[in-house]
Amino acid sequence: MNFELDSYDRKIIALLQENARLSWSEIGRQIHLTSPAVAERVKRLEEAGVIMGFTTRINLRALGYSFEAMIQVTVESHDALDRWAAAHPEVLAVHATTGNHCAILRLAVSAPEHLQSLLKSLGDIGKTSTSVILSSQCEERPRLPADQLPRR
Amino acid sequence: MNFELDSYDRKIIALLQENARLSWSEIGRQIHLTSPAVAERVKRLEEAGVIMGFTTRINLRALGYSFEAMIQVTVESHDALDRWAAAHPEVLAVHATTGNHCAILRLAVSAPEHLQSLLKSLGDIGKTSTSVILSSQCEERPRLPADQLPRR
DNA sequence: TCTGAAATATCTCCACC
DNA sequence: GGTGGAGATATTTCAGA
Repeated sequence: MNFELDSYDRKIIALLQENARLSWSEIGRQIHLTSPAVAERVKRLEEAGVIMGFTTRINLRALGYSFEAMIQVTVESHDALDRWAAAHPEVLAVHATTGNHCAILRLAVSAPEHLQSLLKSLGDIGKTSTSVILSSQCEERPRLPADQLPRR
Repeated sequence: MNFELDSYDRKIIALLQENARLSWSEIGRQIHLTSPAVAERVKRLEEAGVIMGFTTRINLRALGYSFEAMIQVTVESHDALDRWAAAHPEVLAVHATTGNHCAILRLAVSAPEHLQSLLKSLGDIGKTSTSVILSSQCEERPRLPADQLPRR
């Protein structure tokens, strides 16, 4: 990633992380640029792969899920795990990792029985170790550039 | 969460998850509603807490981070952990969980030395067990309503 | 790369159903 | 809850610097 972000880019990114639906002209007003300038910068950031997309955060409970779980998995075949994950929309993320296990899955379930049936089917692929998520924080926090981290 | 989503709501949510910047009129064209109708539904979904916000997915590498790690933490004081997380923008998420550990942290680091210094400071609060994330999948996948999951 | 201006599209009310 | 229309905003495009 050899794309140098200037301070305008960083401000645009910060604003768009907070609200992806801000108009270019509103952003321009806040950072003192005209809307065509903002639009072109955003387009460049998208083309450079810095901005990967604009999404909507949805309340999983509103979709009928009641809680989330983290599952550490040890598998023989990563392909089998990938296929399992692709086939299950409950899977929110699959992280291949170093460590005793092979991967960490985060998934959303509608009920304990739902989790049980997922674990049963996942058990055919590998060994699992499950933690229920009680609460989550920081997920909505804007991502700072690494060179802008506060001094400690 | 006692909010019944009808099929229009679900289509709007699906479209907005893919691209949060679609215009109301473009959404209306695709689902056969007028733009004021779409705008009012989105407003209701936001007020009901179904739509929690519109965000931008940013490439962490473009911000100067080179990899992510998952850290299982066992702490005496959850408050101390929360303060630590709040003070460190590298923390992408804190999940309080059931299990042998107390919480699982996901964080972004710029270099191995960066991870090392974070672990050192986190070590003052509790015990840690760290896995480096090699690759991640499914994070960009749209969230389906639980009652719409494919039959298996 | 930005600005300014013109053409096009969208949003926001609001009356009505 | 929806539509359709009117006025205000926003986006897009492009010439010029």
